[in-house]
Amino acid sequence: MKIESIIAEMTVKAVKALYGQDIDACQVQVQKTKKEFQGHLTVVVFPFLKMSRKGPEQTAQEIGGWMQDNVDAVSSFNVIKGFLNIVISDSVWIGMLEEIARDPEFGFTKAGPDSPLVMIEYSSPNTNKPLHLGHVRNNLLGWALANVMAANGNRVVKTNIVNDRGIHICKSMLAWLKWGNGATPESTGKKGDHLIGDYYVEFDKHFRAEVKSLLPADYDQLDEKAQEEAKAKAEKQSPLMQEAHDMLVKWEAGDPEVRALWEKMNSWVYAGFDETYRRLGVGFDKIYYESQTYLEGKGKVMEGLEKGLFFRKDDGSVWADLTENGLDQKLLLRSDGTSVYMTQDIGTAKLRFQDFPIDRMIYVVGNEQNYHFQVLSILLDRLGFKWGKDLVHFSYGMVELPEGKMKSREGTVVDADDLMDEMIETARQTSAELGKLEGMSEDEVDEIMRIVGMGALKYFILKVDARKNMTFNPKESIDFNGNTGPFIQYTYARIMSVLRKAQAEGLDCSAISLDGMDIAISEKETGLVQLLNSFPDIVKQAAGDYNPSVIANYSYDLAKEFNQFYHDFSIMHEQDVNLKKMRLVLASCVGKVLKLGMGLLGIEMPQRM
RNA sequence: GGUUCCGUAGCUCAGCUGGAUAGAGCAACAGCCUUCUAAGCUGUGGGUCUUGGGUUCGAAUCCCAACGGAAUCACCA
Repeated sequence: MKIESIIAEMTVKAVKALYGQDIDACQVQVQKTKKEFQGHLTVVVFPFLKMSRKGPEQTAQEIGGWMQDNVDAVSSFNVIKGFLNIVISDSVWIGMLEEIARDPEFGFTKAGPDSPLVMIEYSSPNTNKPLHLGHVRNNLLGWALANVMAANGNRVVKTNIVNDRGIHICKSMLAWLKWGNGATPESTGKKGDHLIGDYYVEFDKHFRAEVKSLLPADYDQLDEKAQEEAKAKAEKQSPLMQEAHDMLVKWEAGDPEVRALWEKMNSWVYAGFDETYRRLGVGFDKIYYESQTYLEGKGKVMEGLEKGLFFRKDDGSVWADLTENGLDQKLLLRSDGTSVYMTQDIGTAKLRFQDFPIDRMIYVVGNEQNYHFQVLSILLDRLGFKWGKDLVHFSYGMVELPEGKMKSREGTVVDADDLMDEMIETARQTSAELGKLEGMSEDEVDEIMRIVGMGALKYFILKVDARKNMTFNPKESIDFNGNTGPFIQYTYARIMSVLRKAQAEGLDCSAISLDGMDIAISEKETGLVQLLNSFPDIVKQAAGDYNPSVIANYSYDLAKEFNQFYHDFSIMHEQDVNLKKMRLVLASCVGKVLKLGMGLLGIEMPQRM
């Protein structure tokens, strides 16, 4: 039983014994004692004043006194205003540490065959350009969230819906045909996704020039509204755009030539994406392609139409009326019968439900689509998907530059591959300056730099609350000191170093038992055990709030706390053998929990750095 | 205009299921390596928690309003 619960229940008994009143344990507030006060746990006594009919100070004294006399775990107490600070006895902490040490997956709940099946959709790229920093945030969040759900006893299926068809793909294809001269990833030495991205940019360049040439001569004299109209007209007239549209029509008709080109170019992109995913350390259990799902939604919509859930307008278009939900009407099928974004998501949902008996669906998609998912939830619910109503839109904020949004036209988009290269390179430079690379083989250096560079990047992104927009300044490299991934990795590496030293002395940490050990331990040490002991709650909170950042912040707190301990106390030079053993176990538990926590975030830990 | 989200130190962020004197990191300054890795540790300065009301023993936290910022409200995806 948890120590907080014990104190809460004992408070109930104390109130009963002292004041003859019945209260419930959940009414008792037990919280961690603030740093500046003495004690481990604090009971807030304000709610009991009506029962004691005494002042807060006296009430706290009485409850504290009762506890000290009647509860073994309580060794002493002090009172400040209405706060009863309780000191828990050393033996409780030793016992707790022993328990933590024995559980290799401390804080995690295993999933069984009957556990809820949670599907998480994340990443979901377009196949016309390489991944950028926004995708990086999506991928890291999706991966971390999947780990967190799995650590809380859910069966998890990670999925990706690839947007592999549409006008944007045709633009790249067309530009490649016109100006590519048969370039391939092999002939250019370029990653396939970057190569295709270049032709997308190329299309845009030519297209804009064409539009400019089609604008009326007096364009600059027009007012804003007229300018917009003129521009829209020019864009419509553009032969390039018409060619792209023709290509899309051919694609939908299954034209063999267009399809062959499409498949060839997409395969280049996938090879590039796979490389990026591999370096990011993310993966999927099942990938869906929009080209295979986009027609599925139609059937579902027609089914809904027959059941009277939707309605048809005179022009033949199909709509959902959401006014009773406080929203507008929403288009589901165009008047020409083709599907829209929403229709496709319905189709994808249908396929997924055929493939898996999903209990809960989580979509990791940017907050610009909050409205879309609000509508999707209502529609899926109406269509009879049992998880539709409670679907989770894990809505995350944009990554912005100091000047504002990233814009591909202005070339300010931060490319995922470039960013990873830079991070690893910075890690290498930093390590070289600090003289950390001596005596390591080249392979070892490469591996550690990869772990540290990626750790810095991942932590930088995952430590902030996903809901919030975040700022990334490309001019300042991501830090390696302070509240960072490398700080935590460094703490871990130091712990590993100590454990290696112990091993060399014949002290195997996993073989040490603390049972029945009677030693006095410091506040710093009990504080660490207490912090370790809260890890399971943090893991639960991360899942309950869909918020991986609490894991990051906890890991930082734990590492910081350990570094202070490491600085103030010696482990290997401790003369008292029992104390030395206890500290070794403590260090190894901190290392374990740091590794587990960072592992949830997809951050690896180096044995040395 | 409707809806949703955000506003905490110069900067980047914690804290928000109501509790004690609002915390970290970066940046600045001052210290600590014959002792387990100094990517570390210690200290100094830095705040009308956007503003104004309300709820109560108690509000950065909950409610209302205003101000400021973001997203969205397409027969685009």
